[in-house]
Amino acid sequence: MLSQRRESILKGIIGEYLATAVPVASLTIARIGTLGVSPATIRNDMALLEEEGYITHPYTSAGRVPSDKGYRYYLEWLMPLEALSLPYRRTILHQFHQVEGDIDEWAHLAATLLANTTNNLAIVTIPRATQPRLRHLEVLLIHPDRALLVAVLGGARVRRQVLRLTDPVSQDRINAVVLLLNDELQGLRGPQIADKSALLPNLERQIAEATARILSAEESLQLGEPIIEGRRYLMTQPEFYGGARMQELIEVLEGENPIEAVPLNTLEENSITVMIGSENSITAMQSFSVVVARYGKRSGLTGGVSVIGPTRMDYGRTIASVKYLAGVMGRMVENSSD
Amino acid sequence: MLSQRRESILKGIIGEYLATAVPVASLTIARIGTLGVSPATIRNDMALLEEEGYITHPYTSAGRVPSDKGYRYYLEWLMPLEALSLPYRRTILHQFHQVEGDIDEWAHLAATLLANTTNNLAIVTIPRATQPRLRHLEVLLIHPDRALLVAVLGGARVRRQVLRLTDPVSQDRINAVVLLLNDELQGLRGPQIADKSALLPNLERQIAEATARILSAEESLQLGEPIIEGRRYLMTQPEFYGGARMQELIEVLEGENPIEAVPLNTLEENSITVMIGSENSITAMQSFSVVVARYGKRSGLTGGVSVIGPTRMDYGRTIASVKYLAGVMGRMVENSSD
DNA sequence: ATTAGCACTCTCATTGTGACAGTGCTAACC
DNA sequence: GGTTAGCACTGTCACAATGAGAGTGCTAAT
Repeated sequence: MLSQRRESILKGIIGEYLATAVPVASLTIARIGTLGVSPATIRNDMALLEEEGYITHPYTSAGRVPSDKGYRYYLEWLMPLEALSLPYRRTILHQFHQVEGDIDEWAHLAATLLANTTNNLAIVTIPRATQPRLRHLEVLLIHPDRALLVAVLGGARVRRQVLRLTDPVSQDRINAVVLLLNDELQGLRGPQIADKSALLPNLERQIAEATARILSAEESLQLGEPIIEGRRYLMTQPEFYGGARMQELIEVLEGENPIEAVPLNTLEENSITVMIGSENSITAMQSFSVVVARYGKRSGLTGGVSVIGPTRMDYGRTIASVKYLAGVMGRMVENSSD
Repeated sequence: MLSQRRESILKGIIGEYLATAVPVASLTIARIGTLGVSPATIRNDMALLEEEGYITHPYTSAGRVPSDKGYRYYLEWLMPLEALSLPYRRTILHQFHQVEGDIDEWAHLAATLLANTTNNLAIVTIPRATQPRLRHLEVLLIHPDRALLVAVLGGARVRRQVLRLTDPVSQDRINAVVLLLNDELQGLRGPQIADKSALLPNLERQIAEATARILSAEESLQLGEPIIEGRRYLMTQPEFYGGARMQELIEVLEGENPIEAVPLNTLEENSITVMIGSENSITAMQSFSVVVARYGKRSGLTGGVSVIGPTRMDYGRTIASVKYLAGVMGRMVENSSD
């Protein structure tokens, strides 16, 4: 627990540093005027704050810079709660209702809005049911031995796949088979479909097996393909500008599983989590902070909304934005789920 | 037309510069040994090449660097034709056949492969029929007044949209309506469906109108959402590493219409085009080169395969890769089109 | 036309310098 | 005891000077 004045000093340092990105001097804090003490006194307190790890200075005679621990303290105790302005929330909602699309498009919109309001990189993942069920099956012949299989799953998700048939068939035959299969398989999950398919005749089996594969693939993904927006903001951050830390992060974001940059799995739904710098578990993220929220019901459809930026980010605004957009996404999903 | 020797010198400079990224000196060229003349002679020729604009040097006493014009000459006259090795082509084909997916997945695969073999950024666009037709329509009720509309278009494309109905209906009623609509609308294009819809009763009209909108939206997009892979390679290029040129490009690639970085519209199908540095029309690309090919038939499904890198790129390998993958994509599309 | 020779030019890394910013400490003060 | 003025101290930063090195451009000889 810090004394009243030291808290003010820490708050001042962080406020100033967020605004200017320049180490802040004791004189600067004194000039803010709310403390009524001299720079020397502030220096004494700064020395103490530094001893306890809330701030550092890059070299002997530079101003002070908040440490990860300092940001954490600020977040926990000092930061004023912030909310997006009503008109701005209205604009956002309006845009969501404009888009007559599906979950994918909403997620794109959310990511874009988030990136632009926070001036940082935003990642939104599309919700997936942990146990997707088949809602409807459709098969269209492309060539005599090649068919397009369209599977509609719970939660307005549509998956398609080109299927190679061992023997040529007609569309009529397909239609008959699919009609039956729909009766048989509707509402089932991947493994159940796989079980049933073993007993079916050749053509039916091929279709059912492919369907089962689609469902299993869906299930094995805990989270959908993440949508990343606002890479440019990350690149223009003066403190990274082409540095090695950024390279590392880009590599993760471009890699197999970009979402691992964000600790989504550990989250409760409807709560918001902030990881500051070294608090992040993966090394590529140690110089960045992430603000993340999970939306949707854990049992059903669940996805994540997150922002990645430098530790020197406007946490208030970012948290407000992430929270709000996670809420919006949650409601959108709720309304369209089955 | 350059003399034999000057061509050799230009070729030597480019070869050396591609390999090392360092301005190349007359001595270096002499040491290659194929010319049998002294560095002084080479210097004379270099002065001439420079006068004609094929090379420059950054300052008085640095080696020579190829100019855009120099690269162009190299490309046109000097570059040995290259093809991907047979085993490598086999690996690629194998991977395509492994992916039992649809066009989107092939495009992703193509972009990833291209980025990784050329060590540069790759953009692949998904083919779109300029005049898409409706193949099949499916409507599933989510809520009593909200339905998921799934439209299957020509070329294995599936589009979906959540549709708000003015009045609640049952799935049975929907099924009956959709059965009829499928008969009515199959094989038609957007405007034709729009025409028909005007005459239909309420529920039918809503569905048909939404379908027409989907088709029109599809048509208005000349090219699909581009798939971009390998951003990291661009960032690690030593000559740009956080520079302003790169920023500009990233901004274009992140913007509304990233594909405008690539001059796709002007291309013939099955031809390959290279734009070197200043030959590019948009300013953000002036320091980069792009190699691009169009695949598919212009009348039907058409998309693009392209690579963006520094002007100092391995044109031989890049062209070979782009050409090959455009060919593969073309065949994949052909096989799955209707 | 080619070449050896050499002066010349420009870069780059290193060092030095002074201005400057801001601290840390000490001693005085309330 | 907490606060403050004063001042030495420490580090950065921008700039200039220096010398080594690389490679050219020119000239005169072959």
